[in-house]
Amino acid sequence: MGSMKFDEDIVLIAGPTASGKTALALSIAEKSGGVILNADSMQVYSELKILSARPGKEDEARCPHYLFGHVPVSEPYSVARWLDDIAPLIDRFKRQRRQIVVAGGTGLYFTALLGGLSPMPEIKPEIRAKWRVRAKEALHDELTRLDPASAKLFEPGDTQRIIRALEVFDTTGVSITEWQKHKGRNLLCDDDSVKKLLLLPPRPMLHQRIETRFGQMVEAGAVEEVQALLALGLSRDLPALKAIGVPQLASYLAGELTLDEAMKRAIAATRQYSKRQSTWFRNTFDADWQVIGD
RNA sequence: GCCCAGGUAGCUCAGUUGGUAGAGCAGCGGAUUGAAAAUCCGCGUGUCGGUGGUUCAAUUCCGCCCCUGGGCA
Repeated sequence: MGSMKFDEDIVLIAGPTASGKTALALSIAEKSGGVILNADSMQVYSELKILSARPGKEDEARCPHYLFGHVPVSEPYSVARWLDDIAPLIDRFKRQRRQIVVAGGTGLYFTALLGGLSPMPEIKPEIRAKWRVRAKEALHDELTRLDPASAKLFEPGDTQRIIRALEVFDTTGVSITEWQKHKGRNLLCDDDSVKKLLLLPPRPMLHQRIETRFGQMVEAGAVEEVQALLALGLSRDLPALKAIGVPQLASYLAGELTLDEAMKRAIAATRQYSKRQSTWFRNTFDADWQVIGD
């Protein structure tokens, strides 16, 4: 797998964490003189280098990388912003006839790339804040009152989706379910040649790699990375502060856990994450994706 | 060698006044439309350490044995 060559204009590489996407992307892009575009929601954050397993300097020297570490952790990033960021890049490199390799573990980003994200108006910060302040238990009832159609789709405990539905209805007066009926634009055109690769190594192998890798992250300075992150004094609700490893190592730094226990928990959280990723890929990706089992 | 406390799910433990047992964590399955490494939903059979006895019935009571801590020698 270390030396694969693909002639397609665009190669998509998806897979759970620690499945070998970075190495594969590098080998493909390097051979063709192409570029790598990041499709990972945490590798976009500049201060999250070790814990997000971002490609290093040596990797970046081998071929151009985009959308890595280009966002400060103080900003809440999102799929929509990622789409806005990647669209012009895809445009540009298509025109330059360079091979584009999109690699990452965020299933939703690939779904969005392929047209799965319905366009919706932006929500004003005041309205976002307004619903986030409310008592969580009351939100589902409130949504049932305002927008019963969408309320039926969400579990009462799923406050994140309920808040999103509330803000959309609040700013547009239209149910989010209506907005979702209009599909987004697929950034890959019919005349592009596209290769879709899905890396799915056996679970035990993945678990082994996850454990080993987290140990390496700590050796490489993950604790210091979290320390620096915390020193910024940002809200723990920001997406970057919720990256796997951050809360656990923060507990260690706060003296609430031993380093060993913190590492165990971070490793378990990574395993759980990789399972969620696999579930997404298995059940929402279509047959165009070529599965590589390792 | 003697005394005490334990041995129950992968782990930590609860419990059964005798009617074959349940929590947390882990694990597994699923959902997923601007926080997605997020958020949420579902799934609990395991020689109750072994063996003999009492009993209609033992994981529970009794005997012996094994193992793990701690104490005394």
